[in-house]
Amino acid sequence: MSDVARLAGVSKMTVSRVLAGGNVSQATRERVQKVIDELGYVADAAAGALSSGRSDFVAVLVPSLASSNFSDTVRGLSAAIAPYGLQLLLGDTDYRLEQEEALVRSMLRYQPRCVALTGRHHTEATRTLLKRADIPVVEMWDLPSDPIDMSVGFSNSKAARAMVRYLHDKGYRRIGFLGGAGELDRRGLDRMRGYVAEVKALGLGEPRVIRVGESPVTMSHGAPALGALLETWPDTDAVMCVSDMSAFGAIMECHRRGLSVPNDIAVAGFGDFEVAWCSYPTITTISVDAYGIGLRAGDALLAALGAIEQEGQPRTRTVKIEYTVVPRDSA
Amino acid sequence: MSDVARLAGVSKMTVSRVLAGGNVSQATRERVQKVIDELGYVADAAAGALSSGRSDFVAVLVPSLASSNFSDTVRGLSAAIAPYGLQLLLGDTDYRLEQEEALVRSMLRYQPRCVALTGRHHTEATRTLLKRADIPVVEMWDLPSDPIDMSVGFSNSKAARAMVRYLHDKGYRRIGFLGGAGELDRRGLDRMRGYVAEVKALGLGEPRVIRVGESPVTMSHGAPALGALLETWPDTDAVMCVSDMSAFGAIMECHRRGLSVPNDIAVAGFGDFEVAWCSYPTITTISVDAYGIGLRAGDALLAALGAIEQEGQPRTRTVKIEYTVVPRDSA
DNA sequence: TTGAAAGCGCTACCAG
DNA sequence: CTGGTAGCGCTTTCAA
Repeated sequence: MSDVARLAGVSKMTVSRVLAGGNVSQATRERVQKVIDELGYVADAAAGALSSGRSDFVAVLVPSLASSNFSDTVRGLSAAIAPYGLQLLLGDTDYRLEQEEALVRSMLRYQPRCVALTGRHHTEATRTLLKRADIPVVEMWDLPSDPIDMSVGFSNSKAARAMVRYLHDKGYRRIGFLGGAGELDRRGLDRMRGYVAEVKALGLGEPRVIRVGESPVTMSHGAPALGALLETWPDTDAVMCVSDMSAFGAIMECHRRGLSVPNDIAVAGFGDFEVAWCSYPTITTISVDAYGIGLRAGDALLAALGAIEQEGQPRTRTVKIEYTVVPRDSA
Repeated sequence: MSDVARLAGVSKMTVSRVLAGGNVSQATRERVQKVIDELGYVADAAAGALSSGRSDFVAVLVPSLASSNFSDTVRGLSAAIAPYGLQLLLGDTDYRLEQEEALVRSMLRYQPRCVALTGRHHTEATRTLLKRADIPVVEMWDLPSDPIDMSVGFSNSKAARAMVRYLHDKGYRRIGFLGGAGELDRRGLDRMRGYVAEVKALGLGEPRVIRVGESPVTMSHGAPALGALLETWPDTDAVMCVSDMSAFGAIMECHRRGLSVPNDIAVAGFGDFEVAWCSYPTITTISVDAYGIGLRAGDALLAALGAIEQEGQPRTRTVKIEYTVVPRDSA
């Protein structure tokens, strides 16, 4: 920056102002910009952050980048913050809370302006770290009863119950559930609990739960899970799956077995992924606006940052995201 | 850090050494660590980077985070660098070179230690910026004839030719290609060119190319593309698709039309995504080790960083990644 | 093994 | 509208 200042015949401060878009006369601005371009000068963001006391980072933690769900949420978040010149600091927790804690710890070293993380379950240390950081925090994809700060999401358990009711309304009475075996996918567990609760509430007999494969469950788990379900409860007339991925795997297994969907057995998914409307038959599912969750989370964070600057503004604490049962051909 | 030093009765330097794992007596180390834990002190990485002159960042640019291809590559890269305490600075270019340029510009402000980006096509400004930054750079998923620095990938065009030969060997003679309409997915275009070249080389008549949907092509484009293909060339006996996603969409459309795959028409994909072995029928495809590309790219970057430290080491410039035709049921 | 001083490259603040 | 000064929180370097 000294070099630029010297060559342009101005002070470092003026160069800094040109870069930040401050009050500089048109003539000076052009002269400085010309030197910057010629030199290919790139300002050091670390020095800027240190000096100004605030970084451009927004820390974002998702369980997996591979899931279209979460990558859509990241895109939404990114779209919300991009106009403000903020940088995403993205971390993939691989569905593990200890990994989340490690990432939070490491990201906090960069003094992010705010943090977005997924779910309502975190280690105690994570909560402490975030509260002590004293920056806006938003939990996504869930509605925590005891939020760290803000939250943008929905009740996965209630959404699953809505699907059971839908199947019940369609006349199905022997409804099974396919989910993952592990404890990692908390939202998947919530969906399973919702299924169990609603099956009991409707008096549909003992819950028929099959848990195959380490969470999160993917396409490949759908086939063996369906097999296990039909072996244990051969008279099952409908099956809801923890996600569209496993629903798809189950449907392909039905093709293989010559079972007609939904005539021989109905199949429902969760998430409204692309596969749900591209597969044959199209998959009945719960639609959740993953991109919208990211967008709203970004808005909440930006509002909180703005509110902090203007002191004592009222802050949105919770944004409920709508979900809907999308009837298609599979159930 | 001053607070920690004062409370522990040592100098700031000693605290810094404890954090960095330097030479500190066991007793002192424990005392300092205790104060750090009590205070919940988190060192400022920006200040550290400024002072030491080097950051912990590895800048990574992919066309899309939603594609399992690229998220696997990111996971591989992440796995390679994690043991060295480096931080991923991740950017999604949305397949647009101008977006890539903007992200490179913005990430370079954080003085990353090295950069990984996707493909061999970049704006001139991107190339200049990266060369001027004078840090290790690796281009992934392609084999540039004029690399910026290093590269880890394969020839998408040759891979596509291999698939045409496979279909030819299986006896198919009227082979079509389904790809995207735009110019954005450069690797998709390379595959299409490879298809055209091999069809001509084998004397299979005029290429049968259908381009539907803005690139990158997804599941939903497969169905209309197959429709267009059969309308234009009704006697087509095999179709290869730019990716497994569109192959899947095409196969589902075959189900809808009552066409048997591969008896009425064979379908091949590209990428060996999960859907390729979970769908019915399973999809013949080209398998590429996406995770391995990330891993090898990370290794190359680390080696380059090491080589820089030890001066004049020979550096790996190009890593060729293997691909194989995986015969399954669809072709 | 520990400490003191200098300074990384930038921006806040105040003067002009 | 522009410039000078101070200092952000750490690490490097050298000395003890």
